[in-house]
Amino acid sequence: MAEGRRSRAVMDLRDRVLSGEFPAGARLYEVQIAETLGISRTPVREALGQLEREGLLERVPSGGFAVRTFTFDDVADAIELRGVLEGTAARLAAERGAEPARLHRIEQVLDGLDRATAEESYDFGAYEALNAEFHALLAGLSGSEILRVEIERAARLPFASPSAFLRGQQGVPAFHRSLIGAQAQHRAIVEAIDLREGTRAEGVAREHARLARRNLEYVMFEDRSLIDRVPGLSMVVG
Amino acid sequence: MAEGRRSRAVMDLRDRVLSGEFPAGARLYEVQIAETLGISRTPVREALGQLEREGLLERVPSGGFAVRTFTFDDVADAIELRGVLEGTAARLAAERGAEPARLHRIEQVLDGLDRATAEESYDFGAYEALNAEFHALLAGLSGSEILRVEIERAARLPFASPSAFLRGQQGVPAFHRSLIGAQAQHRAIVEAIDLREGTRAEGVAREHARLARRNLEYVMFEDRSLIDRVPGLSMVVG
DNA sequence: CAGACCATAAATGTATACATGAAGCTGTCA
DNA sequence: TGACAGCTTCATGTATACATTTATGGTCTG
Repeated sequence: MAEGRRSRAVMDLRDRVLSGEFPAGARLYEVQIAETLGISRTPVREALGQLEREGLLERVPSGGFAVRTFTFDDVADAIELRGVLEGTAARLAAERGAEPARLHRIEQVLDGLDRATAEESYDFGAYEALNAEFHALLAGLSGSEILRVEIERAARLPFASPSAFLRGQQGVPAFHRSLIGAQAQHRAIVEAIDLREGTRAEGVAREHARLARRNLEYVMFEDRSLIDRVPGLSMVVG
Repeated sequence: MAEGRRSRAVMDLRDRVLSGEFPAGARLYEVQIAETLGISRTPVREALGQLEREGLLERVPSGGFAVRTFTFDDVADAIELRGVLEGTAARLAAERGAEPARLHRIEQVLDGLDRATAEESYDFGAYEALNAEFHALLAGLSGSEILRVEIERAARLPFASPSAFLRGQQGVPAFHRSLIGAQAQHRAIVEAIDLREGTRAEGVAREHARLARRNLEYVMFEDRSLIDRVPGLSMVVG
């Protein structure tokens, strides 16, 4: 039994909250959850605290936990925040210099992304995985563990993560074209870091996050049927 | 019945960790703490989890919690991070426009800071309180709750907070002069926001945080006797 | 009929008992 | 003497029992 009941409760509850099984603002009852999972209240309580830390739940003043609710503006700000943090990672990597090994790895990922987006061999699944890896590598490129963890934190709000809207947009016509643009930004960020152009790296990384905001607007205002495909958007009211 | 045993345990443990009573890296034993506080392990456990969220403790892989350790670079990066976030708050306030009531309040605080730093009526205690209020107001000036909370989080690492090094430097000769410079930056930030000069506001706010970095360097490398006066510096190794 | 108060039920907060697993020690054997 | 096995100890993980608080619903009163 590798992981303990606590971790399993965390994973289970996280999935259920993100899937929308618990509506936004709904209170979570320890006893009910404990019975469902067949464990005692103690690890459930710990799991609820963990999910609060992740930003998915909030403490109710009178006691207990409830599913957190977000407005459209909250989501937009969370995306902006990620852009600012990734921009800082890019700038610091440029200013301080990134380790060659790390730069080499992220350039390999760039090549992989090129192949995944090429017309003749378009592979959405590969793109999704490589995109996540690119952003993870970028977060650590400056060597600052403090910053890396903070970016990870900011991207843990599911709708703020770099991969949040990929799945939702998979079928949209203009989507493949937007991937080409995104990939151009990826390359520009790494090139700027390589050339020690900190301001450029920061600016492009910020702008890159704006793609997510545009996708958010599309999903929320143009084609709401896609909402269910973006994890965590069930927590957005309005 | 004020706050429940959990909150009291949090406050007590936070103080003791920051005071250096538990050395960096030291493990915290639930039973021992519970006995000291005269409560059971359950609220102690919750308190430890809370302090992990605040970044003061970390989970030990084999189980339990230990006092987190930071390097000098970690502290410098945490300060840089706060500067980036406060810079973003200033920029967004400028770009989006700040509520007049909020702007008015922060300008009143600016006037108070002027009085507190004036030669004839220098009042360190007042400066400390007003400085904290200035930074709290700045964090909320853009109206983004997401950002405000994130700044609060970043400033919860005690050595990264805007007031961290004030007390430590209280007796240093050049200190009063540096306060004058800091106050000039405060005014420049608010002026830039008022004039909707987002880039300027962001830049000055970032530079403002660099004062903390300079103070950190002074305390760590010039006069280490001051270390004990800055809360949380006991967690820094080296 | 509105409002306040009490009773009751249910959920969380806290304490304690039990289970599990990790770390250290001791004794023995190579 | 060194190393390893097994045991012992102790700390945490988990379960359960108890206490306290909160929400609710119904009734009584003005």
